[in-house]
Amino acid sequence: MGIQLGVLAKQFGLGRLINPEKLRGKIIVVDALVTIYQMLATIRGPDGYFLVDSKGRITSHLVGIFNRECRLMSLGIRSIYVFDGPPLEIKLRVLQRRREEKEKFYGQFLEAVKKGDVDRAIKLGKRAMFVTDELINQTKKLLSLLGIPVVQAPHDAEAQAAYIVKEGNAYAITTRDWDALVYGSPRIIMHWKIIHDPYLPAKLYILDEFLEKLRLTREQLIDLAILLGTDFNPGGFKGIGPKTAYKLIRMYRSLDNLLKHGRIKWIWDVEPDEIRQLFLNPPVTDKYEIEFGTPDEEGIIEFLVEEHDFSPRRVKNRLKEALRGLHRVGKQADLMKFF
DNA sequence: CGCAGCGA
DNA sequence: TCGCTGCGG
Repeated sequence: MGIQLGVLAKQFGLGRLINPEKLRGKIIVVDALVTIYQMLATIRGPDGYFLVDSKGRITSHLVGIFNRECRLMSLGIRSIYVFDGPPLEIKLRVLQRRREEKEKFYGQFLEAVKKGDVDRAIKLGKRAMFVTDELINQTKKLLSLLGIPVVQAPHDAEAQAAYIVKEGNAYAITTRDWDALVYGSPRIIMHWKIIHDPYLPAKLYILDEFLEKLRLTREQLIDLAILLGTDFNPGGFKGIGPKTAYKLIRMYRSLDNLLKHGRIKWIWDVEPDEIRQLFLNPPVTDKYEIEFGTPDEEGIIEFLVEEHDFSPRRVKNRLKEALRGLHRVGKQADLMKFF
């Protein structure tokens, strides 16, 4: 999570502004867990806690995903959600540390809510851990009612998502970090806000363009990422930021050469080549089905309105717009023609 | 996050 | 019609 390629992308003038209208008829892939986190981090009630239904069950993620997906459908854009599988052993240590940190923040977050310190609650809640099986299952249920395909990744969702784009089954990944590009997704879209905001425009980055402008091979991009630090070698190398890392890869051609010449020292248990392989050929599956459906209006009202206390007026309005957008763009066969 | 309701 | 703010559950 969070390979720091932003500085270089900016330096080389990469990324083109993209208007959401331009994505009409296209399919985008998202990392489901990241999306749930993002919604929980930003959608809060007046006390800084999440939105909840009358039984106290969290609904922020449902509100966020429902609004977003209805809006996307109204624009004629379809999504695929990819869920993480069990983490690779090599990633366990980072995840464990991240988990402990997030649990600490979660405790502090609940405390702040109780004390009525709203600002602090909102801040802490962005860093806390709260994705439970219940939240995941609720999300899957909503997605299936909306006719949005769900893909189960064998391990890393981002890697599976990149594979889906590579195979031509989607146009791009929408993401907040650069990992998908290193995983070989031909296109990624960043800073994605559906509402047109001239200050925060969506940017499309094309892998081939990235490699061409930086004059790197895919392998060298991966080596560059490893220099900057990945989930498999967190932190990267002390004193080596984006600019230095790039210079070093251009000069030495590969991570191996850098190590051979003693320019840097490898401090992790795992071998560099193992990490390289995980980005080059990550464990993914082609046993996934992408079938888009039409939102099940009755089922959604039952789920959101009756079970989770959504306003029927809002839900119906959203759905009407979504259905109108889908009608305009047609069925799946038509969607694929837009590539 | 995305929307609705409001005032300029 | 636009930009801002606060609400949604």
